[in-house]
Amino acid sequence: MIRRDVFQAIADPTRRAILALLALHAMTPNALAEHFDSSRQAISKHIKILTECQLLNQKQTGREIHYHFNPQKMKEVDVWMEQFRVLWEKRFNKLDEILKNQQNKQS
Amino acid sequence: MIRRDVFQAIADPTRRAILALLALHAMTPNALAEHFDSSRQAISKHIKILTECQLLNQKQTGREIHYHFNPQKMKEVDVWMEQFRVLWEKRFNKLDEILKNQQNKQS
DNA sequence: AATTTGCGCAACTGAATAGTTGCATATATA
DNA sequence: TATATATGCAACTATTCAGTTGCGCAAATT
Repeated sequence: MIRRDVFQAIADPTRRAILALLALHAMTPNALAEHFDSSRQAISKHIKILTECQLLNQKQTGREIHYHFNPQKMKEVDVWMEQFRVLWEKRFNKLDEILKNQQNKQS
Repeated sequence: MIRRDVFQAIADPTRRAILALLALHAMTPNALAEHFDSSRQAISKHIKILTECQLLNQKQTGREIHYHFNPQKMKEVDVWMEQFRVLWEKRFNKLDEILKNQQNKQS
């Protein structure tokens, strides 16, 4: 439990599923666990990891804790992706050109 | 060595650095290893993982193997992020509205 | 007041991971 | 042909990770 960054957090498929659920609306650990086969404690561990890297915020009401998704933190991944986005856009344009040239040949 | 998906691949900081370098131009394992403190074999292991999940393609010329970055595979991460993008855009718009309202009050 | 419910923490286990070292193979170079 | 270079593969190690089980505590319910 030393590495604690967003990329490490979203590497696990269960955690990605948790994030997708919480992006729709905040939930308690128990409510979340009902969506999965693993135990409540396993889900709670994932929640802990997601909270420690600030992908989740908690809001306590009584004995229930509602976990909220924090979009700003997820944006860090998006920012990192920026350097690659230009590449697949470039490739798409290249494909686009090829298709246009083929159309020109046919017509 | 069972899990082999893009999210798992980009979880490691060294592999992210490798991807960033190869996005600029293709390189051989030796050339890549010169950019890092770890051994050539360690880098080769990362390359293997990245290749197995198709983030890299290899092109052999003689005894050298040049590894190329595959943007299309990285796009999978971008597609997954799409479901969250709307959330931070929404938050930004909300902030935008607040700022506009404050301006209206001042004028 | 006694019990149930929601939750986190600690200890443990088996599997996966990143790294090292040593070795084998094929291509260049002397 | 002998040597140097580029690379991948296998074995081993220490660390990390996901999951389980058991426990304790505080808030709700009876």
